[in-house]
Amino acid sequence: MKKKTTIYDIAQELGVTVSTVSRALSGFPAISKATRQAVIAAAARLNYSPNKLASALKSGKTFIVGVIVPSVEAHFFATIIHNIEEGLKDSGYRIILFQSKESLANEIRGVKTLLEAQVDGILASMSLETNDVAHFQEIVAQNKPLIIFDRVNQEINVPTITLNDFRAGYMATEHLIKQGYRNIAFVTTTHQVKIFNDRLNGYKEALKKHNLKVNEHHIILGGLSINDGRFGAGQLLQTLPKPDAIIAGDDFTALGVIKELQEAGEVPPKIGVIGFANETFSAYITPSLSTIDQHPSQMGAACAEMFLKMVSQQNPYENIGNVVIEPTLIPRASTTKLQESESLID
Amino acid sequence: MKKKTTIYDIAQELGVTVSTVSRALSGFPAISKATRQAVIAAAARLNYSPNKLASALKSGKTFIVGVIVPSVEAHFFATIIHNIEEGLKDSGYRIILFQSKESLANEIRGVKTLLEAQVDGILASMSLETNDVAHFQEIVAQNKPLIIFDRVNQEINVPTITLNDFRAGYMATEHLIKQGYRNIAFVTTTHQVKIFNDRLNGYKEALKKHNLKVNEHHIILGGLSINDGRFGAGQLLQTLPKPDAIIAGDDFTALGVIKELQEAGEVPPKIGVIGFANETFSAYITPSLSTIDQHPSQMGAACAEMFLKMVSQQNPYENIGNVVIEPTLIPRASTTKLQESESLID
DNA sequence: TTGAAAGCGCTAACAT
DNA sequence: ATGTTAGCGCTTTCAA
Repeated sequence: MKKKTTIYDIAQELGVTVSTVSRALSGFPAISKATRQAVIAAAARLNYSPNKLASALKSGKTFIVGVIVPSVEAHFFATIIHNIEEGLKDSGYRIILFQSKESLANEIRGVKTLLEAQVDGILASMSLETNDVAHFQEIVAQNKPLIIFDRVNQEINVPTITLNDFRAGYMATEHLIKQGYRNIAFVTTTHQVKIFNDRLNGYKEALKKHNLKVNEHHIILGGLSINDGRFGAGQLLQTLPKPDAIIAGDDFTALGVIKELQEAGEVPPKIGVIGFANETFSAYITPSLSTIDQHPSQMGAACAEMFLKMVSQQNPYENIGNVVIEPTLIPRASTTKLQESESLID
Repeated sequence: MKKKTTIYDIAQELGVTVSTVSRALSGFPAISKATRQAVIAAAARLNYSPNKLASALKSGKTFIVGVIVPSVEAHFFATIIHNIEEGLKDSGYRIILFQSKESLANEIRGVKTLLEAQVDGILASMSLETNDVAHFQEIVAQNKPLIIFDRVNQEINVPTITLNDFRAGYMATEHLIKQGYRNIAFVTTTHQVKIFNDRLNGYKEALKKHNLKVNEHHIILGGLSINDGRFGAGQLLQTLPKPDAIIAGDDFTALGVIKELQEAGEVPPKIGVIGFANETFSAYITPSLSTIDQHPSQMGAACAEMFLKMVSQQNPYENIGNVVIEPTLIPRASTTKLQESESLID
């Protein structure tokens, strides 16, 4: 029970050599049917389990791909991960997950650990702290596929899969304007990750397009969390002119915003609130939360597909473009002001 | 750039042998300070990154532990995982995550994959489908540490870390009774995992203790999800006598219950609702959700500690007991009926 | 303190 | 269709 069965044990059992066993087990064609079956039977009998480490050491392929995300807890990332797994499993690839917890140091440690584990490639979404990409360049230097999704950075020249975040910001803002809101604030994050800037730019553009002024006091730059939402909303309630709608950087932040507004007696949709990411709970809270769907399942599937394309080429980075996914608006009760606004206009 | 640096390259560079390099790098004591520093400098210069695969193949230790959970998305499991990571990282262990997605087939595949990857041990929480534990026995047969946490099964004889789920069920029920609720229903899952039975037994025991009858029609056995909650609450609203409080198997299910009640005009705490697990959103929905805290951080820390104890022994299963963690009640608005109930009594 | 050498379990030329 | 053999990169005895 202590010693594990190896292909040597099977070979000995059957009076053949290890190469025969290896071939039989790996589906090599030029093997007699009888031998193959005997090997498979013996393997089962001896309770053989292959040592992928040895196989990987020899072949140089582990069939493991590393995935680095800020946190697995967000529905958005959980869905992406699930779809990456689905997209890769038929090709025999497995995933090993690493959470950066929004810390650059963790992210660096993650890349190092994954490379030492000899993964065949890495799919990553950056932490909010990431302002330097040297650790990612190491993956490229080893000529292994690296794909950055969602949270990308302009400085790194690898294939990316992103949402059209400018459009997402524009869409959220325009939706609020169409609902009759005029003083629209934005609670988002200060960090350097491109997507947050893009959304902010989309927001500004939509305001301009509709002849509304951008008020810098209505842009709160902090973190993204329930507490950051509470804090941001608290600040905005003291700002003049008081906003009549708030865009939150994600649904968790939006949840905090709503809570703060409720405690202040400004229950949405009196002040409109919209988030990003369509978390599991968003449809079920009260009021139900309007949000921008970022289509994480599409994003995960695109990651898997691109990875498979890259490993199939001898130069992974040849002829690989970027993928941009279009966001969708999900309007719900937290921004449904139309009736009221119309009656006001009457 | 194509070929990776190995300890052979470093050895050649310095005119020493690979054994010296290996010793210098691994902190072997009997090495001259000068040699060690030269090796470390050369390693840095040549951009050396160790191949853990080779090291693991030789030493038989990968320093990777496999963690199998139903889903990473629940705050409960995410917190456990985080605390396992924290508890193990100083000892050099890394985690590889596997999600069963509540499917037995996935769980079996997970164990197989992890064992083939030669993990040093496995920490697992069972899927709702798991009614057979043969796949777990294989880990024990290899004399590798296996720890089952939270979702355990009576048939398997390995160390466990669990919540006192009987107490949790009892506590939730007694809280509702004390708030003045008398017809308390339970929306939970039909599956064979022990903890759900324990909670149900705690519920029944609390009812008996307070001279309330157990009404089998008030026990809805389905799945655990927002939709299962909606469905369960819908059924209960048509049951006579109509329940005045509902215990939900987890906070997601409770969210569905609340939504259904709201649409039926029975907004909690008019009908009281309590969940399990204290999800991130639970404090922030309206009404805020009463719940049972299962102390996942304690549970994760206990997992890590137990694993380290097991690997430190030549027989991992010697002198290892079980850990039981006590739940805590978190009362919130969804069950705060006291004032109303008192005024009724007046 | 350092070197020489065997081998972890498997794969893949190269033979036959 | 099967056998022989040389490693993959590292650790670790044994020897010096």
